[in-house]
Amino acid sequence: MDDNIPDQAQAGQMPASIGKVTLQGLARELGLSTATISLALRDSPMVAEATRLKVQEVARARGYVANRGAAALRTARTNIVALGLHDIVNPSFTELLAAVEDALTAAGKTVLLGVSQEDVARQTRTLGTLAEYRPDAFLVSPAAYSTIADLKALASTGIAVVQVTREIEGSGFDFAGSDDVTGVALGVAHLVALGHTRIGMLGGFGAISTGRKRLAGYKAGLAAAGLTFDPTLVMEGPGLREEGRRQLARLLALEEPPTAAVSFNDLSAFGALMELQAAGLTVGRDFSLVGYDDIGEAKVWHPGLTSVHTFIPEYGRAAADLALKRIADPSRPVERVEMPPKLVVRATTAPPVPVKRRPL
Amino acid sequence: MDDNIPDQAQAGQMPASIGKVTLQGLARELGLSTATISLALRDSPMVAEATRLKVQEVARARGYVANRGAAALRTARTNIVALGLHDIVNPSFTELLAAVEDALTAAGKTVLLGVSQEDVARQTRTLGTLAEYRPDAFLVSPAAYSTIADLKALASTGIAVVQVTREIEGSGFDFAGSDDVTGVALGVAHLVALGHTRIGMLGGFGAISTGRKRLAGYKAGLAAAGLTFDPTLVMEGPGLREEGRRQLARLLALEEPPTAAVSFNDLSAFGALMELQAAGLTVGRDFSLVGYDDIGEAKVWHPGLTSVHTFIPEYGRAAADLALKRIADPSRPVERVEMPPKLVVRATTAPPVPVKRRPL
DNA sequence: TCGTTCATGTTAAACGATTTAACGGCAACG
DNA sequence: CGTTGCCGTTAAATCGTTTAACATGAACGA
Repeated sequence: MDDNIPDQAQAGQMPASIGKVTLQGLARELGLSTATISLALRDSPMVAEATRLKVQEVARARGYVANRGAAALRTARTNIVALGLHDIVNPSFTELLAAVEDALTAAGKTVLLGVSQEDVARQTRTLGTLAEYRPDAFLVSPAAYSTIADLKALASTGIAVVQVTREIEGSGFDFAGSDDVTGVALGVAHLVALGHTRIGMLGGFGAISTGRKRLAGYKAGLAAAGLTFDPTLVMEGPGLREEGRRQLARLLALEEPPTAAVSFNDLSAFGALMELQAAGLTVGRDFSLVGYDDIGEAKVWHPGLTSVHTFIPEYGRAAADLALKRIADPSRPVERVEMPPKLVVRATTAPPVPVKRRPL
Repeated sequence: MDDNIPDQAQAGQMPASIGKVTLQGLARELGLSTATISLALRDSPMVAEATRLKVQEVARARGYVANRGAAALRTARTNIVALGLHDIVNPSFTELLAAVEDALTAAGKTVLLGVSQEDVARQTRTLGTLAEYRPDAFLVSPAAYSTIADLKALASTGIAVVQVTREIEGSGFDFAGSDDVTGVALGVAHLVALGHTRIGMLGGFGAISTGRKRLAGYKAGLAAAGLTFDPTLVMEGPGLREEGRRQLARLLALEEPPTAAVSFNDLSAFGALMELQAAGLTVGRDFSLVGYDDIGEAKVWHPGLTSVHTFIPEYGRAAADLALKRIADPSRPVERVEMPPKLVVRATTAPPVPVKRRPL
């Protein structure tokens, strides 16, 4: 075997032609046309077995690396999927990103990443730049306050658009996410079944679809149990640890604090757990808490967090599938995938303590 | 203003030419050559002010979106930076990814993402695919067991290669990360100063550079304090919450358990905190624990985790810078950026309890 | 023997941008 | 009035690949 892995130092002194192996180069060397080389490398039946093997062997030996940009120019297919996420540090989105990346690469697509950081202006810039690479599809979790027009602007270039996790209602694009209304209602029902009647919510934002749906789920859960909705028990803010901690502190400071709470996501719940501990309360006894999403971290906690499992990797894969299907057939009917969530009971929920916790 | 945001339903019935605005189209419409359009759009001084404005206006009106693939073919510069990470769910890598993405997009680059999932074979496939898009640079955190040859294979195509967080010693590529030997030693020194003499390590793996360096830092810290190294106090495994929890359980089960421990990363430490709590021990009193990296989550914990801050976003930006600099000048001398870490003392460390915790 | 078919290859034209030498027009200059 | 110089613009080549249309023989059936 010859050593075709040049050292960086060596590379500096080498003659000239490194990394410049093209179809034309191979064609010249083999005395064939570029067409034949191209077909041979892609295992076309139009080229004879012997030639194909020869071509592939020489290509490997010369270290040929196809130039997909050039190919894309000709075929109008890049095999790139642009991922526009509003955030990637939040673990639920990290899990989503991982699942989507996995599903897409398995299907031969490559991921071009853009992060909006929950800022519509930045999102516009970022998605615009991504569009210049002509991805076959956009997979988007829109930033808060995004409008239908923001997504339409993408689609106007003829690129497939799929929404994941979050959606812009009425935008008419494919969507994959969890059925949040049902999901949060599930958490409320669990608390109600344990005997809680005063249940708070560590909430998200009304500016994003998940915030609205999860709040709706909270209300639906209360209504189903015949409990009245008390707006003072609902906190609003970003679904972060710090915020969850603050929100729980505020709930506890109420004149008539709740005995339990559901939350917008697990991160809020983790923060709340910290606050409970800091306040000297024991979760699963003095206070009950239900998380949302059931990310990997939830079951590692002590005590284990009762949470609503939303199958993030599953709907991430579903979103990838939707994108692939729309690339294959741009005129297919719009499809929505809403995964039904499942309550996972662990140790942060228990019947309310009847007496002492009530100031009044 | 005219409404150039076509509805998806509308798009179906529209004549024909949507999203197909090219330089040539604009040229025809304006009665100019493509050369002029190209120059005008890039604000070249060679084109008259009036023409430039006219061109830019029409381009905007027609919704022109440049095709970077085509441009790249001509200029041999894609403005893509390929990011090859071994993992993206671990929050420390998430923080890194976020910082790198931010720095690169600020510099006009776009991120093409590949994840190896700590699997060399998958890494080879993934990086190979990324290479087909001809990124201007590769930013890589190599999977465990990667060899120099794995990176050299990339560089042989003439693409800049920069290592981040992890490195392959002797590979001769740029690197940005933290000075882990100093870092962990800092943690050990802190515990020693508090009076601990029996200090364990919740460890990583020897198959990755950070695992080796952090272990070396542990040993260096002990040596500096005149303490002897006891291999039974060192645990090995992936730096995950579950694993940290298991490792701490094993440490506690020793005949002569340590009174404190440093860890490979914060995740291990968080897991260990869970285990301590589950074991009925109070961290910061019965046991002292020092994390590593000081990710955002560390300060939200209750009690706050004492940890060694490694400036992940900073060295992420440094890595991005190294890539940009090497793109600009491929023959510049190899550069290594090793950020000095800083100990952040919070509430998980305290002097050892002198008596009862010793079985013997 | 003479079309036909078949198996393999080749030619040449895209794809959409960038780049550079050359060009036409015009004002100024001698 | 011819020449020079400048300015704005253009023609044409180029990047690396794919693909429709065409060429070349050999084999085959009649």
